[in-house]
Amino acid sequence: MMKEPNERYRNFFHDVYEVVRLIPPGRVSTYGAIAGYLGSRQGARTVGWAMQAAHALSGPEYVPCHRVINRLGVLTGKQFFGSPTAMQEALEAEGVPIIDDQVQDFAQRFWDPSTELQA
DNA sequence: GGGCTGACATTGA
DNA sequence: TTCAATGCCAGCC
Repeated sequence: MMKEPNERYRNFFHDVYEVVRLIPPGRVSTYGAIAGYLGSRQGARTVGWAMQAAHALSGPEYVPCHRVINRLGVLTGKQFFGSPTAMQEALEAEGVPIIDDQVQDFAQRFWDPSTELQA
């Protein structure tokens, strides 16, 4: 189609980065939470794709994609990091205990933008 | 230009 | 209750 880039779809991708960057250390969020915050509950899949793109970013554009996991608290995207344990160690370094690629006390560590940002 | 895939989630049967 | 199908947006073939 090559239609003119609507602000909407550009905003979605960009907003994902903004929200993920707002995730405080020691906390984790989910694809669905971010997608829902952006207005698309089932758009979680796109959020995961955004993470993949965010993985390539660095410096000021860096996005802590290791803090974004699925709603089950499982590090599904750990394989996309340099090492299969890089994501786990990154979270543990922030004080998030992980056992068997699973975040412990996930409900307690969960960071919901719709709630924390009160938006 | 059109269609398939993908770090998920929700809904329907 | 569990399994299967659908939806989302962007990138790649």
